[in-house]
Amino acid sequence: MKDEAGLLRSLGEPTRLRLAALLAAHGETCVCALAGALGEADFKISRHLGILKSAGFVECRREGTWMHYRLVRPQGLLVKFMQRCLRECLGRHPGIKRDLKRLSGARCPTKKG
Amino acid sequence: MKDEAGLLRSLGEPTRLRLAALLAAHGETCVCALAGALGEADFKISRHLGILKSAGFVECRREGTWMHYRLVRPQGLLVKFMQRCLRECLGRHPGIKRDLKRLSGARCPTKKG
DNA sequence: TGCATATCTGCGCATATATGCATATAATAG
DNA sequence: CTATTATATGCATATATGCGCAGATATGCA
Repeated sequence: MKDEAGLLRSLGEPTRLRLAALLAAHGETCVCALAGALGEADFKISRHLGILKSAGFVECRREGTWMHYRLVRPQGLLVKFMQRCLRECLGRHPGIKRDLKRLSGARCPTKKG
Repeated sequence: MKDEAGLLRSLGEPTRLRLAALLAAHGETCVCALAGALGEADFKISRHLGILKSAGFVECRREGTWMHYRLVRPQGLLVKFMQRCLRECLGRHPGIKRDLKRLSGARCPTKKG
């Protein structure tokens, strides 16, 4: 019960919910792109991603200097459910759509490709 | 975004998650029965139900001295989704099943019928 | 009116959480 | 090695949250 509540609590904060929804819609993304899309400081985004990671909702992969975050491959029913929720409920949200638009427009300053 | 996060945050606490899951599985229930099922003080249950109500997730109806709480008829996509989540993900949870068992065994002390 | 039951709320306290800043770590390029 | 970029973390502070207790409110009944 505590784990389940902890998972929901981790999503129960606007910045983290936006982040999770972006990852659900856009797939693996690096911190600086997420920070650009949300218009928030890098260290703030990094903190919140860390919290989502501790909750077991996202995982990360290093590629050079960049850290790429993505939703975990769901092992439990609740995680799977909430990932679907992000796509089906939050994907249409105006705020999320705006974030997504800024995300696709943004490029990591020094990244190649 | 703030409303959505607030809804998830309201469910992101063990006692409230248990309460919501009980209401999802058992339907309308009065405070004292819920308090009995969870083995917690009445005032604590009342507080948490109030928080779920402020979040727009439950509503209540007075019947004499008793206050009956139930899940709202979902108007938004997220609320509907989370109600389904309670039934499909939490309904099988051992802790919730235990609460449910105690709920069906409990009777409000002075209630008729 | 007076009392009992059910529920709610104000208060104080302890803990948790979010934030901004500065700084630390990690990786890469030169 | 040094500098630069990307990301993470320690710290201080402000705010929020959960808890227990006492007391308030609401309803019903004699």
